[in-house]
Amino acid sequence: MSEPQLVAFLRPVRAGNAFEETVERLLQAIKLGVVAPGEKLPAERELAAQLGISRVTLREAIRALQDAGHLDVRRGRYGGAFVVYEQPLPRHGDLRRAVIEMGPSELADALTFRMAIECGAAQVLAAMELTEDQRATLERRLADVNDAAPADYRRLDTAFHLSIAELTGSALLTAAGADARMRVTDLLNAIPVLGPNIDHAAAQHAAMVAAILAGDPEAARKAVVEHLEGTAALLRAFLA
Amino acid sequence: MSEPQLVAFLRPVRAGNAFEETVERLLQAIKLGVVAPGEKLPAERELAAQLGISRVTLREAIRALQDAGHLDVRRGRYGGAFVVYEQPLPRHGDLRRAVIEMGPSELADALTFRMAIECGAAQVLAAMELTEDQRATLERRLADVNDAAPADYRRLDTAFHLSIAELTGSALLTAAGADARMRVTDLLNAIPVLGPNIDHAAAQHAAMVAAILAGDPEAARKAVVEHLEGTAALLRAFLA
DNA sequence: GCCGAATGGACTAATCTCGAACCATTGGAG
DNA sequence: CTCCAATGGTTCGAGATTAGTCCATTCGGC
Repeated sequence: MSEPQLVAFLRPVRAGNAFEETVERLLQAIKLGVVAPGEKLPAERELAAQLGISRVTLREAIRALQDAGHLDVRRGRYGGAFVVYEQPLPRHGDLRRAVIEMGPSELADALTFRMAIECGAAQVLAAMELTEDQRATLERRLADVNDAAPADYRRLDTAFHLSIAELTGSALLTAAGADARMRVTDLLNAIPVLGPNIDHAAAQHAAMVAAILAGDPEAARKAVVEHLEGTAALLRAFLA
Repeated sequence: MSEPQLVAFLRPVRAGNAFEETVERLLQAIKLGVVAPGEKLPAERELAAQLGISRVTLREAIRALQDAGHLDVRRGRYGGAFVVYEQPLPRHGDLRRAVIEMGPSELADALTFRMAIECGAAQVLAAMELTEDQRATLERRLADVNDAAPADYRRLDTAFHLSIAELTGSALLTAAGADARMRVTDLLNAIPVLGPNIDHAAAQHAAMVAAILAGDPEAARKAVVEHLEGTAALLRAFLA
């Protein structure tokens, strides 16, 4: 028996160069609406510290996003890097293009990863004893999605999903959840936000929350699987 | 409502400097027995490529491990960096020391993360249609752990757990599983490998495999939770 | 109207990291 | 015995990245 698992430990130590990684991170934060249009990123000095990079490198990344038209940088007090991103309406063919661009193996990987992370997080949370605050936060996020205007839907949907990992209190799990979400951003953004889809999602979201609040990990798992399988199946259809 | 999830996206882009990260990775590969004592690491040029770093940086890391006595580097054909690590027998107090050194918050984080990843992976795998090869691999790894000599136990236990993530076919999930395992290595290594513990673990491992092969995600989840909770409870006891 | 605080903008020297080329050692094949 | 291939050992210049410092702009408060 050889050691096929060597690769899992001797895998790349760093994702690439700091500049490109930073551009990608900020772009995801913008696309996902973590920093909403019109809002600004944290101040450069603070943001550089959070990202663990130098201010010089951060500024290069900001400059790139500025050139690409995603940021409007203003000097002076109350200045900053303001998000000007406008979520383009998905057009016919976008989804197919996004799927093809990603590649079949990478897509399957991302979907499997997301399923595992979100299932795991939901179950862990369902198995925990939750404080009143935690329960309120979860319900609040659910309500936010349900009340969302179409333009805010993706952002609040992201916030809801992430809350589950976040409420477990594990920074590692939260980071993994954010990572999983980032890997399917472009695909989700290419799916039109339609009424029937939203209704389905709302019911599934509600089932997830109910299971978690009831402390029922099995029901939580089923709800997550059902919710994510819909999206996954849709995307996988483009791989045939 | 502010954006508490900002931190999940604007988190550090890189873990630290390449040299230290590499040392840590190689050390984990050695401690976990991914490269068994007496075996050698891949050739420098190949390994550097796998780790995504330059040969110079890799050599610095190897040198550090050589100085620390974990590697024996030999030149010439059939030379290489040979592992000389010998797993020290856990002594009384090691565990307490390891737990205290890690810190309560980080420990809870690591345990939660591991639970979520392994639960998620097991369920995903249980929900998949497995080939005959995959089923055989899983059973083989289970048998390997059960037949393990005490000195090989941790290594084969690691291999078994990782196989579950690996068999899902998701590189991301496999990497996450390896990461989760690495974060509890020092803790697990501080726990003596005792007969009764091994018997418990063997039964739990068997239950996990049975559930996966039966295509029963719920049973898989329960089996994983039961298995990991034992360890987690033991470690958490040191936090009181 | 001036000042101070908060912000982006620019520069520098030091360090890290890389790719590539070349050297040194070893052991097997012929 | 000689040669060759596989391996570690060494060096160098280029580019990436950093920490630190100081400058420029803006706006609110005095």
